[in-house]
Order: sequence, then C-alpha cells, then structure tokens
Amino acid sequence: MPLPAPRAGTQPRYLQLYEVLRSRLEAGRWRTGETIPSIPELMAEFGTARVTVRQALEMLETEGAIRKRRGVGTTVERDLTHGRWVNLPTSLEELMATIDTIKPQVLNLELGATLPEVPIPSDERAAPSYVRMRRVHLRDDEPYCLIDLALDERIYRKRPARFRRHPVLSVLKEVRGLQVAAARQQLTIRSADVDEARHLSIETGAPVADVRRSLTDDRGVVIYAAVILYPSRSVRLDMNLLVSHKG
Amino acid sequence: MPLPAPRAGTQPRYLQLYEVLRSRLEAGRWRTGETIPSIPELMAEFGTARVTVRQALEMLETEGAIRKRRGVGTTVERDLTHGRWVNLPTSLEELMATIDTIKPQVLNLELGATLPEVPIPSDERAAPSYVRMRRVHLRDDEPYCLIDLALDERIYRKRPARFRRHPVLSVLKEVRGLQVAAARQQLTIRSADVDEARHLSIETGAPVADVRRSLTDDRGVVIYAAVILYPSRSVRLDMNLLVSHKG
DNA sequence: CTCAATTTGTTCGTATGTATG
DNA sequence: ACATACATACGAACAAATTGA
Repeated sequence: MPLPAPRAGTQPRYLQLYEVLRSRLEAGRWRTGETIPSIPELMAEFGTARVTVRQALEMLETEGAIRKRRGVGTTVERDLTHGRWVNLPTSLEELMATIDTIKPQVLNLELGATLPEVPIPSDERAAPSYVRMRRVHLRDDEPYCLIDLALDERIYRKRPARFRRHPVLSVLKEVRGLQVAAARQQLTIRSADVDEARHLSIETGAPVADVRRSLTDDRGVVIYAAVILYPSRSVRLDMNLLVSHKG
Repeated sequence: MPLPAPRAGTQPRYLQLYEVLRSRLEAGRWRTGETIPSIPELMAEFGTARVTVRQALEMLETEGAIRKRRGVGTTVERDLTHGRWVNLPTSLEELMATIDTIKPQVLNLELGATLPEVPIPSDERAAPSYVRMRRVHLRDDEPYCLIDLALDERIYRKRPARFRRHPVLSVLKEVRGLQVAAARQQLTIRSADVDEARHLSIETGAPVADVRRSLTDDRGVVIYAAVILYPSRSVRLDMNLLVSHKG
C-alpha cells in the first residue's frame, strides 16, 4: 500500500528545499568548486524522495549556481554569497546621501493631499497640505522598492521638478533654512497586497519589508512622511548599537 | 472549455489570499464588527474561484478573526491591529534592559568553542575560547526566537549558572570591570532551515529575521557574538534616525 | 406577508501539480 | 517511466439564510 504523501507544510517540498539550499549557498556554507551533500544525503536530511531533491537541484542548476555531474557529485559553480542587498539607512546622514543616480518612476502625483498612515508622536502636527507621490525605484531596470510619500507642499514648490525626478531626501538637503529636528523610521515584515506585488514583480502574499519614515522640523511640523516597501529578501540593516540620541 | 488553473506563483492561492487579508486586518482596514467585502467581490479582486476565497476565510474564522453568516456577510470579530511584535532593540541600553523574566531553554552547551559566523571588523580579534550555547526563548510557552551564541569563556566562568539561566546581555551588566567599546547588529531576512523551523514551530523555508550581534571590549576582543532567529512576521524595529555614533 | 436581491453554504465534475514508491 | 494518492483550483449550479422594499 503506497503511503500518502505527508505534506509537512503548504509550500511544495521541492521549493522548500530549493529555498533552504539557496540560503545555504548565500550563507557561504560551501565554497565555489566544493561538493555539496549527495542526493541520498539530502534525501535523508529532508526526508523527501529522490525526484524531489533532483527537482530542487535542477532549479539551482538552471540558475547556474551549481553543477551536477554523474559519478562526481554536485559542485558549487557560482558564488552567491555577495547577495544583492539593499542596505537600509539607519541614520539621517546615510538617508540623505542616497545616490542621486536613482531615477524614480512616478506612478501617481497628487497636490493638496494628506499624510499616509505613518506613526506620528502626539506632540507633532501635520502641515496644511502635502504633495503625495507614489513611485517605483528601479535598479538595473528592476523594481526594488515602492514608495508612497508625502512632502510638505510649501517645500515641494521650491523645487517641484527636482523633487519629482529625484529621491526626495537627497533634494531636501539643497533646501535652505530647513531644520530637521526629529527623524524616525519603523520596520515591520508583512504580506504584499495584489497591486504592491505587481509593482515589485513579486508574488501576492510574499513577505515585504514595510518601512515607515517621518521627518519633523524644529516647529514640530511633519514635513515628510513615507511608506516604503521592499521585497524582504533584499533588505539588510546594519546597526551600530553604541549611539547617543540627539535632542 | 475550462481554463487551466494558472498558478500565478508557487504559494497556493488560498494561502496568498489568507496572508493578504490577514495583513489588512492587522493594518486595521476594517473595525471590529464591520463587514468585509463579500465573497463575489473578493473573487473579482483576486481573480479566484468561490471555493478558494472560502478556504482563506475559513482559516481566518478558525483563528477567530472573522465570522461568516449566511445572508449577512463576513464581519470582523477579533482586533488584530495590536499584533504582538517583538521590538528589536536598536541600542545597547535597550538590549541590556531585556526583561529578566525570560527563561531561555538551553538546547546545547559547549565549552572551548569558537565564534559563530558573525561579521567582525578586521581590527577586532577573537577571545582564546568561548562558551557556545544554543537556546530557545519562550513567550507564553510559545517559542519566539532561537539563539546561537558565544560568550568569552573567562567572562562566563564568573557567573556560569546565571549565564545559563538568563539572557546573557542582562547578566553581562552585572559583571564588574567590563568595558564595551563596540556593539553592532545586522539584520537580514532569509529562509528557515529544517531544524531552525522545528525549534520555532514554523514551516521549513518560511521567512525569518536573521540578526547577528557582536560586542567588543576596549582591547578589541570580541566578548560576545550571537545569531538570533525570529519568525519575521513578529519582528518590529523602531529607529531614531537622528543619532551620533560613539567612538 | 411576499418577493427579490444579496450573501454565504454545498456539491459536482474536471484539470493540473506534487510526491511517493 | 509509471501507477497511485492527495492537494489545489476552476467553473457552475443549486441550497439556505437574511434583509429590505
């Protein structure tokens, strides 16, 4: 009597296996040229059938990450350890130093708008009106983040064209007489909605890093607020834990 | 002619739908008692069949998040907006202030061990030997993080029992004559390995937040290093962007 | 009270994907 | 490669509860 296929999870086995093996390659468990565990070993470790292991390995081979050779084993072909991460800025300086070469693609622009849903302390208040833009940022013609931002309209009017065509924070430092008194960001992981997934070329429901930022001037007015979405696999955060907070 | 089932992605449709709807509930799109869109509306929005939508809603109903009533519609039962997040510390003070009530469960303890794979600057060096512990931290008897840590054995020997039974960093502040000169942490999102998933009661391949921390003393010796894994859905990071780095 | 519209519940048949042995 | 079992997903038709005109 054939055993029923006991599905440990919801994700197909061969994909789980693919993800795990790819993670290991990215983590550098084996060097380029080294031999990874044999198919029987992987069968034992993951408790799957031969065909299933092969299916996962085939995906990696198609990517050019590994190479299978009969009688030899499976070797690492391509170095995946330098995975392409977006390093999320953790200070205002870093944030404003964003490379100016990024060309945002504007999906949507609205004047006289309100703030997006960003956590704001009770002692801060909104500006009379904002420009609201929804944009996609591309890197190598691949979308890598989706932004819904609001900028104090009075500031926007000083350099509308530049604000439309460049990262807002990098333009902000050109504006004279602007005093940023508070800056915060909050990161959580959640599922991509249908249209969010479309803009980022990922799957609906896939995990994304949801980053919410706000900048406040010395009068307690929120001059900038944004919700930024990244495919979570491409996000990295480096934090210096020895810091003193200003203000 | 029945259309072939076009699988948009790899994750089953009903799960994608479940994730998205749950995210919307967590984001507070509808208040408790309010009616969410009808099944035909959801069918149209997501482009799925009736049964598939129902399958996703059933999962939410099982959780007690919603309630479906024939002829009436589907209403929000439980408030998911106050999701239980683990707030990741972003400074050493916060890190050391960890509540002492957490009871780690030790999976593994090894003396005379080496450092885990944590990014270390070239001007810092390892201690002669470390205690290496693998532990699971529980909250409400539910596992919420998995730690693989290394602590300078000379420091461990000063209070071995306390170091075994409590969060290491909270015990570290009791050690006299210790000068922490550098502290860093790095966060990335990746896939859970087989045994990692088992310890965290999640599925293999599910996204996890991989946090790597290190502490260095005033002589440039790495006294503590750890790889901590959280189910990524339960992680939140709040950052003050206006900081000045010490050192 | 009746009727129609809306909403969820149930059940077919069919096709395809996944996984085993 | 093959036979088998189970999961996923669609579309369609019909049933049952609720609401309001």
